[in-house]
Amino acid sequence: MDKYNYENLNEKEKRILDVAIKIFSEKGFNATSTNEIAKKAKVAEGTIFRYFKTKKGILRGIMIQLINIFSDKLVFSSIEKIFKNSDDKDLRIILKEILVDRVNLVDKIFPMARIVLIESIYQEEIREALFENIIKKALEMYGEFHLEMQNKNKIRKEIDADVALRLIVANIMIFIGQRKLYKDNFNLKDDDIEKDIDVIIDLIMRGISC
Amino acid sequence: MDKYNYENLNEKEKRILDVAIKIFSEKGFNATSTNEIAKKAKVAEGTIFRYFKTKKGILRGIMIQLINIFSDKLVFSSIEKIFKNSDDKDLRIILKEILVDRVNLVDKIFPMARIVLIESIYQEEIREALFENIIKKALEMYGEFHLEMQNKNKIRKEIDADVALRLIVANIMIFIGQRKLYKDNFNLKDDDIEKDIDVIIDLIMRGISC
DNA sequence: AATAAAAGTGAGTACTCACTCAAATTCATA
DNA sequence: TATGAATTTGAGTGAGTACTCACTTTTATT
Repeated sequence: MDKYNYENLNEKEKRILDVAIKIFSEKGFNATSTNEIAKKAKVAEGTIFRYFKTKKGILRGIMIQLINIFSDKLVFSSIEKIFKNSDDKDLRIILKEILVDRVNLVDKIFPMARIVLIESIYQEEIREALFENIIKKALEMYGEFHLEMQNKNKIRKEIDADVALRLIVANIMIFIGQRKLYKDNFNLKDDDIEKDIDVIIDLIMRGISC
Repeated sequence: MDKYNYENLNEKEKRILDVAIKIFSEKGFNATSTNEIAKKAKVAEGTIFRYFKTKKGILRGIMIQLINIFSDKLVFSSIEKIFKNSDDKDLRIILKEILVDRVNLVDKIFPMARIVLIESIYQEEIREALFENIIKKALEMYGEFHLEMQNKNKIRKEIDADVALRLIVANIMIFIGQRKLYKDNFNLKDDDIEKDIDVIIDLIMRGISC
């Protein structure tokens, strides 16, 4: 498994992946040619197929990176830390920490996430991997926290964990999507983000808290 | 403008559009060949290019149909009716009517909406059309209702219309997306829909109502 | 029935695509 | 430094692409 870690990839493999992530997310998987990836990554087209047997193999490589990010240090552990230290914090503050953390993160991994989300619509293999390795884990992890919060009478007993998580995820996703795609139309400014997050938290909180 | 109405299209044009909607939504725009569309629609490939000058023209045709649906009778007018008759109804009931209406509708137009949403990510032209003709109109229409409801002290004064609409749309979208893509994983049954909608309404209501 | 216009066809065109492979280059080891 | 192995290269390949156009068929008009 370790060899799938970004750090353990060699120079050219990294470059191919990075360039592929950029172009796939900008133009879409099918609209991107391996020739373009090769040129932008400054490798021969053959080199791509040495490392990733097929074009779909590049997509698989991106998926693996995304799963690694979500599995490892960056995501779940930071959230776990927030959860674990949450004994006496207000639920509102915990949520804010997670959201700020999550927004920064998703913003960083937005290109990868976009590719995987869209291709998961068309490709069973990607959809399956997304569900098994990211959604399922998120549900398990959040489930624990949810239960804990319910026992502390901070979240309503009648709200299911998956419903609550869906509410949170939906809000984060549309929030980010709106900022990425319709920044100009809604004339959103970057320094409104904090305020915007507060509004989202407020809506979520009213929805799920006691 | 009338000639863009689905009813006014001729037999073959309809068939091409219908088939294109089906295949585009299943495999994606770029993964679909005009040859396949021609075969499934039982027309010659040349016929496609007679009606839609380019492949992108087919996409444009789909966009126009979607805009028509959203502009005309089916969508806004049904919602308008709900709004107009809403004088003494509970906000909760109004929302439910809209959501049931909306879910049925989105379910019906899901393939078109999926194509347009995804291509709007990559193509400025589609994104612009989506914003100008659907999002903007939805905002205007909802804005009126929102204000009315605020004046009747049914929606909190500090909630902006676009934030509320975003909350509603996000919830509908993830709700439908989940059912379409992860039906089996979450073992969701069709007869749970009503109950599920009630939960969503409850969350939204707690978020925005006084 | 004759004629013209409109609609429809599908083989052909120029081009792009993912992928291959023989040869060139780089690297490791003695 | 010589030798063999591993890596990298990019021209080449065949399948497939969006789109065209000379032609045929259908429809409307007289």
